[in-house]
Amino acid sequence: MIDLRFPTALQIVLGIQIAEEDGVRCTSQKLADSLGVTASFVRRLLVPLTRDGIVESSLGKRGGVRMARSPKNITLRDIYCCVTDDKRLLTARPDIPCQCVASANIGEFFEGVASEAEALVLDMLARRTVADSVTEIRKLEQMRIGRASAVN
Amino acid sequence: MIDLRFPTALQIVLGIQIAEEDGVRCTSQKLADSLGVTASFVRRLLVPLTRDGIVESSLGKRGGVRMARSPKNITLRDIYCCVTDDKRLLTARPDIPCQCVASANIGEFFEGVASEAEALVLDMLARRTVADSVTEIRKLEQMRIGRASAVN
DNA sequence: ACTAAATGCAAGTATGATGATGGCATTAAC
DNA sequence: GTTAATGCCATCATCATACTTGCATTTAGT
Repeated sequence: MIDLRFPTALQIVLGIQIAEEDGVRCTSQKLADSLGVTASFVRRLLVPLTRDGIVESSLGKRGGVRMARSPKNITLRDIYCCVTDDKRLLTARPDIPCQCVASANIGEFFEGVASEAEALVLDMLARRTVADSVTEIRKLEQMRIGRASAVN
Repeated sequence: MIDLRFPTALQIVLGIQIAEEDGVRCTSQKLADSLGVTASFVRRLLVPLTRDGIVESSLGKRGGVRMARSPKNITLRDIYCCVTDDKRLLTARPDIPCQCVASANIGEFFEGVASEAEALVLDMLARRTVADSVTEIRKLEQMRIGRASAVN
């Protein structure tokens, strides 16, 4: 099964930030609707995001979810690492019997390759902030509106 | 569940190349032993590798598996793409209801991020050939032997 | 011919992380 | 007190991956 935690968390954070900019109160129910899932599911992903100081929430009526710090200071790497725990992008086979030159050293070799791959992706994600991402989303929205009105 | 096809196929190919260099006949059973699985499982991964002209095999007694072309002309990217089909490294959520600015454009936005990540990893894998990898494995083997004898 | 040793392949089982829901106690505004 | 929100736990669902069993086929050697 493919891991959807990162894209889901990303949409949640971007949704919160956009709501904030638009002066709209954001709840887990609204986020859930925009994802097509239940509010409970959203709250589950909100747990690590809150723990890492990315978002924060208030209880009770008129409660909801807000950004916990500036979107300029949150990168996609922060979000990725926050919700995927220690899951590696590439994983070596566990429990390889050390019987030959290949099997005895493949683990160490593969670890090097996997680390390099992961570092490349994480660095790329670290170069994109939530603020940048929202800007890009809004740009895409403008183009979408442009395309839609061109049809008429 | 984590995808082990790439590390498994990698060990298979490196094992075949090492056997070839050492002048030893290689069979799916030997590869299976070095992986701790059945020969049938190895053969299953051999199917795409054969299809892509990376390895080739001969039937019957004294049959076995060989490299189909020079290890200098096979990159880790070739192996990765061969065995992982069209699986993406990062995947967007499917079926997002387009209800707001975020949900309507997140798909396109995420696709850009995912493509960039995948391109980075594939380019890195393309820079490593099977020949290079075997050299590195043998270097690790020397270090391993060095460490082992230093203990005595 | 016969046997041994190999591949090719189809069918099926297992598993476990991920995906997702429901329910309920708690909190806070009005 | 009612309403509307979060926090969190227990649970179910599913599905891609992991792997085995089993057997037909092919080929080499005697």
